[in-house]
Order: sequence, then C-alpha cells, then structure tokens
Amino acid sequence: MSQTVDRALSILPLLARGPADLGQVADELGVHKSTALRLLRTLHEHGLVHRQQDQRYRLGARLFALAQEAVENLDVREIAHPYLAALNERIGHTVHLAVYEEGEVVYIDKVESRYPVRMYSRIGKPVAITVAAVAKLLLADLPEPERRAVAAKLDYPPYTPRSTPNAAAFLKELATVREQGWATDLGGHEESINCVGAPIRGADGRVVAAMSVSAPNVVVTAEELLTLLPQVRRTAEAISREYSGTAPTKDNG
Amino acid sequence: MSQTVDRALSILPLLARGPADLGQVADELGVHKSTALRLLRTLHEHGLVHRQQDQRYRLGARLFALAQEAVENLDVREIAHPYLAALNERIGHTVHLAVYEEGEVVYIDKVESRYPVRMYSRIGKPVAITVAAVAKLLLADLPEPERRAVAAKLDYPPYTPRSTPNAAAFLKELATVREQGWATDLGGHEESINCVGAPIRGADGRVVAAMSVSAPNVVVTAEELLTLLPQVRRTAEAISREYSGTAPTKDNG
DNA sequence: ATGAGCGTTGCACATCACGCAACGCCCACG
DNA sequence: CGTGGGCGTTGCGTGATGTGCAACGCTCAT
Repeated sequence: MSQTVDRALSILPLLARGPADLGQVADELGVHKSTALRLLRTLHEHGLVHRQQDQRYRLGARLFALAQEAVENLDVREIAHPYLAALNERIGHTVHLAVYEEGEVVYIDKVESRYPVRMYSRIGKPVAITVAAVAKLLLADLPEPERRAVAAKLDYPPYTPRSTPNAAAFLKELATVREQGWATDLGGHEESINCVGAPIRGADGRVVAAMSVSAPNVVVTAEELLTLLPQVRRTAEAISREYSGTAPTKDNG
Repeated sequence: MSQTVDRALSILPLLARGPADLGQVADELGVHKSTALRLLRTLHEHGLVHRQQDQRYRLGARLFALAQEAVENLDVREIAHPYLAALNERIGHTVHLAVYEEGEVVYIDKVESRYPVRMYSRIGKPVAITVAAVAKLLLADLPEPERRAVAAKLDYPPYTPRSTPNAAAFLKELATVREQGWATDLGGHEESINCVGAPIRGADGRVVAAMSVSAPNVVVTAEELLTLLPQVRRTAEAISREYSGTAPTKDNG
C-alpha cells in the first residue's frame, strides 16, 4: 500500500539470499541507485541491514533481536512452557510447540531431555509442513476453503517413502486428524523419527498451537511412543484450559 | 533518511514489546491512525507483522525466516563450522562462534556434545557482552576510540562476584586479551560455567569472529579447561587461515 | 435503544520521495 | 604516470505519493 515502505521491505528478502551491493539492489528493485541508497540507509539506521567492509549490504543483527523478542512475547508459549517441561521431565523425549501463521508453521518452543533449549534452530525454516504432526494438527483446524487452498499450494517432498505424497492424501490425513483430535508423524520426515502430537485450543475451541513428542526408533518403537499419547493429550488439554482461562490459575475475574 | 520507511520500521521494536492495537501504534508513532494503518498494512503484506484474532498486531513469522536465512549466509560461519565440529568431537564440550556488529555481540553457531545444534537460543539477545570470552575478543580488536565509546555506554550487570564491575576494569581486561591473543570467562556470567576463547582473523589481521569452549565446573575445573587453550587457539588459527585464503583448501588463484 | 470506541474509507493538500545529472573516489588498464 | 570506467555519493527541481482530516460502519457495553 505504501510504495516507499514496500520497496524498502522488498530489500530484506533480497539480502537474505546473500550480500549485495548498491547497484544490484537498485537493479532488482527497479529503482534509481540514489533511491536504493536512501532506503538502505534507513534500513541501516534501524539495524536491519548491515554494511560489511567491502561496502556490500547484508541483513543486520537487529533482525535477530526482533525475532527473539517476538517469540518471547507469545503468550501461548509462556503458558505452555512449564507443562512442556513437566511432560519432558516424565517421559524424557523431545517436546515441541508450534503455531501456524499465514501459510507457515513454526516451532516456538522445544524442550530437550537435559535442560530447556528453545528450538530456534528451526524457526522460520520451512518446517516439514506436509508431514510434521504439529503441522497436521494446525492445518486440520483451518476453515475448509483455506485448508484446501493451502494444501493445493504446498509442495510434497518425498523425504521418505512414508511422506505424504500429494494434496489429496494430505487432506484425507487432515480429516482423520481433525476427527480423532491427535496426530502422528511415523517416519514421514526422517526415516527413524516418530512423533505424536495434540492440539492446544483457545476459549472458542479453535486450535491456537500444537505440541508433539518426538523420539528416534532406536530409543522407543512407534508402538511404545503411541502409548504416551494419553499423556500428551492430557498435557495439551491442561494447557488449553489455562490458556482459555478455565483453569485454576492465580486469580481470575 | 526516508520518513515513511523510518516510521514503518519504528513499528517493529514497538511491537516487539508485545501486541498493540492500531490506536496505540499511531500514538506511539505520533501519526494519524490512517497513516499507521497504511504502514501496518504494508508491513503485513511483507509478513513482518501479523494480525491476531483480536485485531491487534504483533511481529510476524517472516521475521524468523529472515533471521534464519541471514545467519545461514554468513560465510565465516560456513567456513568455521567443520572446525568447530571437529574440535567438539575431540574435547566434548560446547563450542561457540560469535561476531560483533555495531554494538552487539551475537552467537552465530554452536556445537553441542551430542550433535550439531545451532544456538539461535541466544541470537539477538544481549549476550553478556561485558563478561563473555567471545565478547572480550571481539571488542578488544576494535579501534581504540570505538572500544572506549562502547565500553562507556555499556551496563555492567553483576551476574556474579566475578563479573566485570565497570568500564575501567573492562578496558583493562580488553587490553590484556588483546595482548595475549585469547580470553577467558571464569564464572563471570554463571557462577559454575567457565569458557576459554580465541579470535578468528581475516586476511588483514582484523578479528572477524571469535570462538570459545564452555564447560561447567562440575565436569572440568577452570585449570583443566585452560589446558585446552592450545587446541582452541590452533583451531581458531586454522579457521583464520582458511577464511583469509592462506590455507590449502580446494583450489586457489 | 444509545453511545462510545474502534478500525476503515475517500479526499484535497503539500510534503516528501523520486530520478536526474554531476561529482569524487578507487582501481585497472594502457 | 596518465586515463577511463565503475562505484557510491550529493543536491536539486518536479510531481507522485504519503499525509491528516472528517465521516462512516461496526461491535460491544450500558
């Protein structure tokens, strides 16, 4: 809507592909060098863009700071974390929390066996949206038209023989997930990794986040992992209750 | 330099503090609601801002994607990683890689004992710049005036009794680090954690990154950790050689 | 029913971002 | 050592574009 801002923001994904000099930026934007310079300067002042010694521009550190703060302020995450940690304490495996946002599924928390480490390692990276248990849970709850639209637009990479092959299979899987209220990923992303997940719902019943437990084949078989499902679902429900305000937390009005 | 872009970008840190509605954004920017709306819309189209059900705005997922891609494209990181992994293989402890950028020090890679996990957990967060070994190494190499300026502007939080207390002590420590070519953090951030680090230099001798090895007291004493220093320095030097093009890597002109 | 508070829209004005052209600088080449 | 091309940079006049205003519609609480 705003031409200037639009152009400026278009520079970011451009630089995400790698450093570029003024001329390249101007060319790719289709504007005069002086215009590109002014935009880059503004981005630079805000720390979103950094200029290296060879004068080329690349994305700046402030970007990390923003991403960091953004994820810290997600209230689902804040509420869910102690539950995830407790579950992890009991069963030992890796626990994930993820949200859906405009076509993307991102992990917003992770608890590893030893101590809490947030899984920023995956944040922003295209999560295996066609196979991950959390992705299925989040997409299964979308309104029908959006669900179909998203499913149609996706790629279906054959990570393993058990990966979701196409949109039809995916939509069918989503229907199942929607019905049963939980999801799995049995070797669909990495041959030897299985996951079981459950949805976290807001007060209106809509799925606001999803959690999952992952473990490699060598530690527990898929069957054994499935025996943990009740615990996972109970945890997800407990989080849902607190998130929607029905739980006995602190005071409430 | 560009008013419109400047205003738009000012929204980001504002939203990083938490979700806000249109009125709040307009107020804090000091512009009319309609102006704020247009800016937010543009940010939204680029995925940097997300609108939640209650109509309030918060930072969007694309931000993570950008931060992710940005860190993946840092060439120091790419070159250093195999060396860090190899060192970690030998000594078992956590290995970090960090860079300095306009007043901030950020971790750009991390190798844990079991398998490589990048430490985005810290990326962008204010690293304990006054005590971390990597921070000392990076700041020690700054030109005198900038070093003094940065040191003067910093806060010196007393994480532990051994934390750097003030600018004078910090500058003195930096002088030592600069002279000896390596740095430590002995319980300056967390009482029980020690680190030793060494600088990675470019072709011109300037420090472009810093690496460190960290281990808790309970595993190895500070003295034992220091015996690893030669290995750390050798690794850093090897990375420096390859980075600056003096190493026998692939072909070279 | 009523009004307050919010986001949204269309519009007229002038601000502000635009492209141009000229400059200075650093290298690479003759 | 001179010369030219390529790069980032600057100042400026023009008009496209971002701006604030006022009016509208909506939801929610009273």
